[in-house]
Amino acid sequence: MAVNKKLTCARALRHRILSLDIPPGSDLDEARLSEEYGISRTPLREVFHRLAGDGYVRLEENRGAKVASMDLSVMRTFFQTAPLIYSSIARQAAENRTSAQIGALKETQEKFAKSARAGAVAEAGLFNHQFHEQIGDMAQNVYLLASLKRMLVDHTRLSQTFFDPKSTADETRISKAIEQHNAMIAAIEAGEASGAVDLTLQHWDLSRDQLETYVRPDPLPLDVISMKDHRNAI
Amino acid sequence: MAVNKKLTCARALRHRILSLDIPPGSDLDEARLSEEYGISRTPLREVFHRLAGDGYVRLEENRGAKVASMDLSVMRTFFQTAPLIYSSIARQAAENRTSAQIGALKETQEKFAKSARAGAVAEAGLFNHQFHEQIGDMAQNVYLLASLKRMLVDHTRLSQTFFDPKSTADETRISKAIEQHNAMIAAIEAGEASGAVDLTLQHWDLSRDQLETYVRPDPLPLDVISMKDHRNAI
DNA sequence: AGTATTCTTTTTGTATACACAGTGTGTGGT
DNA sequence: ACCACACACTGTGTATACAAAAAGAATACT
Repeated sequence: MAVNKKLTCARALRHRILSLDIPPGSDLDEARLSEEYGISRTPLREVFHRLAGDGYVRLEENRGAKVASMDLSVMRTFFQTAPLIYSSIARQAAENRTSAQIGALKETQEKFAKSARAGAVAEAGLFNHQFHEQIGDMAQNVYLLASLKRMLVDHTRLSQTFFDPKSTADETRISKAIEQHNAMIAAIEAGEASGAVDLTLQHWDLSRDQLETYVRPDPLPLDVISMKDHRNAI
Repeated sequence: MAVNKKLTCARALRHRILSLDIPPGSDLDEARLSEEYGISRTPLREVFHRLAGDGYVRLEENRGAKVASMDLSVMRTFFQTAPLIYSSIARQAAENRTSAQIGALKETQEKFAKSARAGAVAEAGLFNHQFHEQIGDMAQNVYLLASLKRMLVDHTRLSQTFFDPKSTADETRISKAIEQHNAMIAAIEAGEASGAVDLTLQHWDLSRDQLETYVRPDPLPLDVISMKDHRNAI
């Protein structure tokens, strides 16, 4: 197929950024990437601008494109804002969805569940991203969609560890996430706005708990540390 | 000064779009504009992409950039979403503002009040836009800011008639808007989040009422129409 | 030795030429 | 007269060459 190489490149970069293959803050070399994706620098730069518009990268004058960083203040804002945007989107999705969109959403959910159960971390993350972006499209709200897309970029990157089952607790959480997705589909399909909102908030709580335990893990056993040097224990 | 012509061009286009000098839906000719602003097509196209990211224009494959249209479904969404975004922004602005930002905001308000009272419609609209964008910056919330900026683009375009005093009622409304701005500044400066939210909602109500009377004006006198042809009266 | 300055290298920004797609018009056929 | 096809035209998309700016390296100077 006479594929649009620019779109291919844009999608590839989005995936690499979302899966942390290109880590936050690293800068994107025009020359290297243009060669890698077989396009010239001019269209590649347009891709950068597009990605910048969606919050994937940041453009700096005379020093190219850098992958959007995730500093502490932004994370704070993220946790503050997520429930508001996610629930607003869910409500409007339930009100405005079309049956075609529901069908597409179910397909994505299939793929997500499969990847997540198989432990394909990066893939599951991307399908999860797609799932929530599709709900965003259903809401038919260009204003909120702009916020949502930006949130999802950061959310997906933050929760890269989410779908990596290291314990039975993790496995339970993954199953729960899959169930919640299914329940959300049902609520949206039925047009039950308040139900969709409730489920979305539950889904958010699950994700937030997981992120919190990741950011603030169980402390090391104190006795081990005190054996060496008590003053460094804290 | 060795000005950045690209930024000049971007700002000029933004202003022309906001003031309806370039009406919604019209397409932007690369060749003409590149000549007009003395830059080559390549950087101009980057400007287009930037503007597209902010919701000013829409890019279509193989047919260039068009000024974002304002169809009925988007307007509906606009009225639904505005209070949510505006009040959320106001709250966070009151919580996170810096004194430097307050200073800048007061300056903008000065200019706005002056233009509005002088009946400089387009100019007042732009300063009003800048005023609300500055409040958006204060909120320090990249996610909501994306929504806000898009809303303001449409809001400014919708309310082009707002600052055009045709009656004493219009003049009263303009004075009221100026007062509300001042009250908002005070609330934000004092860090009174709930006060800022209340004032913002009042400000929104004022604007919404104005937009409504513009969209749905007083009907023509029935007797005049009935004199000619009653069947065309409705 | 350390620092400042200049030259070199690398990378980004801009202009331009060319290729391609979309649109409209004209001509030939029926 | 009407339709279809082809050709020309207009405007967008891409590649490449060149210019400018930033980063890095080397040298001279204190």
